[in-house]
Amino acid sequence: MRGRSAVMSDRRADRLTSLLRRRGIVLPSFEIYGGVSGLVDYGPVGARIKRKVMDNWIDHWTSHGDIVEVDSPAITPEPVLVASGHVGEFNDLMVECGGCAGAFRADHLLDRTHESPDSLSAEELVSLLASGVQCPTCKESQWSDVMTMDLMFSTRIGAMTGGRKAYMRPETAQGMFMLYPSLFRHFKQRLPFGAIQTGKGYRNEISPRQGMIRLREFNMAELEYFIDPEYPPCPNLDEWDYSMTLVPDPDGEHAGECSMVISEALSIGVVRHPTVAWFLARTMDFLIGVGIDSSKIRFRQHASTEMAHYADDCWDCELLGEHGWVECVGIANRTCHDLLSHEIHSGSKQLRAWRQFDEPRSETRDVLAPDGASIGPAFKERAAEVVEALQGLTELPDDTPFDLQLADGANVRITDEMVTRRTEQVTVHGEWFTPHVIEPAFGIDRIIWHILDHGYTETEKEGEKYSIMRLDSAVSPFDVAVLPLFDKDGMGQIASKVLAQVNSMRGLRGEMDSSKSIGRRYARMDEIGVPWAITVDHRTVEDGSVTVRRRDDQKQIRATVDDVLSNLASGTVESLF
RNA sequence: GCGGACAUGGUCUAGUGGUUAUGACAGCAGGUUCCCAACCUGCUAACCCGGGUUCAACUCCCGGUGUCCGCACCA
Repeated sequence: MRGRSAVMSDRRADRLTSLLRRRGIVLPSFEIYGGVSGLVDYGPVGARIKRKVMDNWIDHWTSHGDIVEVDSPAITPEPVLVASGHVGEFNDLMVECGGCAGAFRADHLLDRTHESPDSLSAEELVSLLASGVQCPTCKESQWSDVMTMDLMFSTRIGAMTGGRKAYMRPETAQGMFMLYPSLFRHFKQRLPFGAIQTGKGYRNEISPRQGMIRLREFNMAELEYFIDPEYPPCPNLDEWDYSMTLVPDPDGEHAGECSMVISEALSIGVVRHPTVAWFLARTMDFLIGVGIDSSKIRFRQHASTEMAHYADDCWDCELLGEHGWVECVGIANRTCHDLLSHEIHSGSKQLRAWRQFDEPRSETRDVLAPDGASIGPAFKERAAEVVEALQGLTELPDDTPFDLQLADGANVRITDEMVTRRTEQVTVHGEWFTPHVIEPAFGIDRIIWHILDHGYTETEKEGEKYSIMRLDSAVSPFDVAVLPLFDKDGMGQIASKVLAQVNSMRGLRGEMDSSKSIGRRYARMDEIGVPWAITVDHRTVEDGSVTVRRRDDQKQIRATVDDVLSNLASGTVESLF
């Protein structure tokens, strides 16, 4: 009978995409102006799902106790992204082939002929290419000049000419590094601690494809966990007793997919870092909690060759869906790279942590104690700089006189009467160091796609195609549908009252539908993933009982409104069946 | 970014140099039914954008945008 035409497409991905549009879950943006590739809208239903995924994510991490949420701007001044390595990193040098007009990354073309082509300058690339490198497509060898492909959206801060160059952030992480000093104070100057941030990130992709998988503006959720590398925190991993699918470094000794509990993976060295191991497990928890099919989750360790510029050990969490295995979470040990780089570029001394020694250490060291009476008159206004340079010497010269280099590079001559050589006894209670950071970075849009993909179920009902979105109640757009069997005999009014009760309960949202036949309304709710439907019928008018329908098997039970509501509030509706 | 294909209501689609532009599903109103997309009647609703050719363009041509496929790219 009803040939639902979206269902007639021979590709499941197309039918799913159709449903997402039709039901206001995810749609192309700016469509009445022709649309923009790589930008999507979450519609009235999708925005609810996204909100719940985000809330789940925030709860998941902040419940831990030493992780707090922060929020920083998307507009980021250029120097921040120079320090982080993004300016340049996201400016890949491209060349075009004069034969076939194909575009290529210049360094990739030289992979075979040069050991580290990504370190070459533009000029070097051009001359090496000109020495006879062939186009992989057409075998010609007529290369254009190299040009940069700017993968960040650039802007300026300030409306008038001038102003500071800035970019839309390609990740939220840098905002958290900027807040490190504040976090350090908040946590009473004691590691470990972490900060999370959710928000938009921006990358001007060359050619976004695959719908929600590669977006130009995307929702990220990132965690920066700051640790003392000498005392990496590691909660008891025995708590996680389920196996995880791991794909270790293909160049390492554990190459090849395997499945094991996380504590074993750490003890045999598949996972190298205890804190990273813990994050792998916690990431798994989160994904399962929002309804990702655990058999479609795997963790893939980056080969040393594909490791990002900052990473020491890096795992991708990949999810299996209509687009194959897709990287949805990256868990990287970024070591001290970011904080150290910001310290160097900004000159800030606030990006460190204090490591108290268990026992104070007594150290003896030779110093050249400056004699102010000689240095002052000799160097006048520069005397202070000279004293500082003397105190900063790590290796003392054997003899006087000697040349001393000041901070600005100037040299001064230090003579015997200016300094006294002596041995000092000092007690050291601890030391400053740059914390390491472990970063789990979640691509929320990709995760939502997989939640929808894994939940989308095509079944048959009385010989007809029937689709159900089996969303976990943690992420369903509405917690319950309230349906008057008929909008008469007071059923409509009772339903409105029940809905108001639902909506007045913290964290719960219901949706009422009184349009068309009851079966059709159940079908609509099934398609957007509402797990429960309360139906107000004739008996409700008499005794206040309602029926509760379970989405996943269409089973129904009867209970009092109060029972249903209290079970909804406590997430125990299942117990009624 | 390159090459190819495609672009018609919310969704899936038929079709034409001059049409009142198909049909299905969804949606709305009424009737009917009285717990799973039922049925009946009626209704709403579309030719991606910009140029060109032509008396006349949704239709042909060019450009753009978007989608899909292949190549490249994917920090």
